[in-house]
Amino acid sequence: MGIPKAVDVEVVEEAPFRLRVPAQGDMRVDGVVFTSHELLPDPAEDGSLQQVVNVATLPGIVEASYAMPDVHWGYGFPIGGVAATDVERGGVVSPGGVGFDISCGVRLLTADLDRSELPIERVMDGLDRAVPRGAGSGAVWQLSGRAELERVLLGGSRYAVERGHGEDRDLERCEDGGVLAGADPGQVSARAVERGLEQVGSLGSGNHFLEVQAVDEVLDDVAAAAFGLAPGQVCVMIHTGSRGLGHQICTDHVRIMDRAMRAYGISVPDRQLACAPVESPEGRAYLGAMAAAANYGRANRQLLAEAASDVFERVTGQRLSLLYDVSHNLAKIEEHEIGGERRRLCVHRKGATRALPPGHPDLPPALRDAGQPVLIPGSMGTASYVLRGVVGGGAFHSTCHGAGRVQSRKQAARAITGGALRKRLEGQGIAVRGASARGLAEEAPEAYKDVDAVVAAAEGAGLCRAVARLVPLGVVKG
DNA sequence: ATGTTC
Repeated sequence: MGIPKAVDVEVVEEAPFRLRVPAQGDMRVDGVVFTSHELLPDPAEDGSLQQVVNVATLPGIVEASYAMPDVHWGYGFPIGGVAATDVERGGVVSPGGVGFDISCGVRLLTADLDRSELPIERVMDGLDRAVPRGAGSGAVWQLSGRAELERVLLGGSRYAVERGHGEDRDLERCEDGGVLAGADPGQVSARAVERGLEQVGSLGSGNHFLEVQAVDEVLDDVAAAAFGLAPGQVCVMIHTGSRGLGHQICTDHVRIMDRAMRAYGISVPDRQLACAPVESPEGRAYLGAMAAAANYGRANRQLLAEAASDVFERVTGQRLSLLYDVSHNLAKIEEHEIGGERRRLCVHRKGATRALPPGHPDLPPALRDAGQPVLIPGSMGTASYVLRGVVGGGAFHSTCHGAGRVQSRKQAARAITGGALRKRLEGQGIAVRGASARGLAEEAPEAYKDVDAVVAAAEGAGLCRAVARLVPLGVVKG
C-alpha cells in the first residue's frame, strides 16, 4: 500500500470529538474527523488522515469528507470514511469508497434466555459443527449454477426466507427489508459468480465472527426495551459479508473505472480512488454489481442466523429472534438536504454504519420511536455495543462500525501466538471454537482501538447514543 | 476483507 505521505495538513479541534481539516489545494470540501487527538492514528504510520484529504478532491463531493472515530488506513478511502456526492452535479461513485468486502455487516439476534441458564459449552459445540467458516469452501447452501445464484443476487435475505430459511418478520428487521434495489446480475463477472457459488452461508475469516454474547449493561432504558434487550440476556452477533464474490466485484470494477476515468476528465490523487460519475455506464454498472453483492451478503447472514437458531432450538428449546441487520460497507443513493435543498446523493459508507434517527420513515413501526439499531462488533474478547441513531446526528446519518485496527495483521501475529491468546480468552471464561492459531493472533484485542473509547467518541460527537454493552461468552472464528 | 500475490 506504500508509505504514508508526510502529512502536512492543518487540523483544527473545533469541538470535542470534532477535528476539521480546512480545504486546501485540490480539496473541494473540508475534512471532518469525529475523534480526539488520542484516538487519531499516528500519521507517520497510518495514511488515513491523508486519505480523508484525498477523498475531499472527488468530483461532486458535498459537505465534507468525513471520518468516524474508528478511522484507519484502507484501500483509497479510509476505513471509517463517509463521503457523499451529488448525483445530478457530476457526483462520482468509487468502489474504494465501499471496500473489498461489499456489504460486510452485522446481524444481532436475541434469545429469551439469561446467561445463567445457558449451557454455553453445548451451544458452542453445536455452533462449531453448524457454522461453515475459514478461507476455503463449505457453506450452508450449495448452488446449482448461475441461474440459482442470480436469485440470491436479486432477492437477498428475502430469497433465503422464501426458501424456508427464516420468517417474514425477519425482513422487517433488515436494512431495506433485506433486499437492496437495483441489483444487476449482468454486471457480475463469470469469475465472481464462480467464487460465489460455494460460499452462500459461510462466515469467512479475518475479523468475521459469530459470537454468543450477554447484555452486560443497559445504557438507554427506553431504547433497550424497544429493542428487546435486558441485563444478562443472551444474544448472538454475526459479522460477515459477501465473501469472494464481493471481493471479485470490487476488483473487476476498480479496473474498469481506472481505465474509464480519463474519458470523463477525472483525475484523482491516488489510483485507488478510481471512480466514475454515478450517471455513467461505468457508475451504473458498479452500483448494479455492488447491489448484487449486497444482497449476497444479506442472504449469507440470513442463512447463518437460521443455522445458529437451529442450534439454539436443539440445545435450549428456544429459537433466536432477529433484532436488526445492517451493513457498514455500502454506497447508497439517498436524499439529504444540502444548502436548504433536497438533493439525491451517493453516500459511501466504508467501515461506517447508517444510523437513522427516531421517526425516520425508513424504519419499521416497531423501531420508529427508538431510532435505528446500530450494531458495533468489538474486537475478539472485548465488548460489543448496540447504539441507536439520533435526531440531528451528522455525516448523513452515520456513525462508527467497530473498534478499528491500530496494528497490521503482521504486527499482531508477531506480538502474540494464537495458543497464548486462546488460553487467555478461555481464562476469561470465553469459549473459543475452530479458529486457526494464526487467524486468532491476527485478531488479538491489542491490535485494535478500545471499543469503549470509540463508542464514547461517537456519542461525544453527537452521532449516536449507546443503548447496551454486550460481552462475549463464546466465539466462533474463521 | 480475499482461493491472504493475476
